[in-house]
Amino acid sequence: MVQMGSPIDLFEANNLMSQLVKSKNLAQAHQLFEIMPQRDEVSWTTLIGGHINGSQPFEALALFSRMREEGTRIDEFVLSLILKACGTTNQLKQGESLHGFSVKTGFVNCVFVGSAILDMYTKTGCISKSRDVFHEMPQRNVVSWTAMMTGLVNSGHAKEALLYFSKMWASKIDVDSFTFATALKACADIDALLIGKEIHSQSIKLGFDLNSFVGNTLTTMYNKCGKLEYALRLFERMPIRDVVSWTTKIAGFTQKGCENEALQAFIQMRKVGVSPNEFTLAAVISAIAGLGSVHLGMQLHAHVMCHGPRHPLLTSVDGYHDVKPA
DNA sequence: TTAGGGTTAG
Repeated sequence: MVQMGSPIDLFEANNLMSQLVKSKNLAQAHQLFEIMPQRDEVSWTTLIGGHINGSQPFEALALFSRMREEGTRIDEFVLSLILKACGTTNQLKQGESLHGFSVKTGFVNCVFVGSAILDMYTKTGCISKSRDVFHEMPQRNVVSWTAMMTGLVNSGHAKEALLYFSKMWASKIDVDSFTFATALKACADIDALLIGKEIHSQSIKLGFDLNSFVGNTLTTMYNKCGKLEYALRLFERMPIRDVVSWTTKIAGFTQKGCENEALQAFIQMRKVGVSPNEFTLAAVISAIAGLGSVHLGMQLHAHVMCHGPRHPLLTSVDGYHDVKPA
């Protein structure tokens, strides 16, 4: 359309850009954005959202300052997105300033913006501010509740998170797989086996136990509560076993001192074609350390050097590249 | 045509 010089309607161009973002064609979406004869807040929001979902929060923040320089209207859509970017990049100052803007403009009362503000505070380590925002929200939904619970769990307040879960349950809010995964992580953190079992049976009733996030957190919970056999049974029944499921199984064995079983699970995982990540390798290295086998350790070391993953945890160790495994 | 929350290691 551009090459042929046909005039592009703003709505059409936004629509096209949205399709490009959805099909992960971020570069083309950006190109289109730059040559659009006119842009509105939807154009900016679409591109900013594409960068955030494509793990480029700093680019999203840069676009947002351009958006402000051009005097484009800031609405609740772009506010939610930028608050999220502030959280993931730990920009508390900008997050606070956007919170102030939301109060002044009244967008703070929008449940999307309110949830995004409380999430921004939990990610920047201000849990008490999250609590304040949560309690001042005129309306809350499953996302607000879950974001609050997640913040509490991640700041070491698992017990309080479970309190919120029971309040949420009592207020008849529709819980979902996100809520269950968070509540189960809270149980795992404080060895709350009985509550965990209760939440497990509720998740079965609602069908969320088949969700891989819930299933993986359930096995972690049983492992941490010392119920390795439950975790193993659950693993067998999982419809999809991803890298997290396998890593949880390997770590479960390692933590119980069953290093050989851990290594067998790792071999099995490789056989069925699941690629390990840095978490898996850390768990396997721990198993090998437990066995005290220099030979196996060197084998794994070589494997990591040849196949990666090239993660800071594995590559930033001093002298790492000087070590020559057999 | 645009927006929010979740899992695994040490």
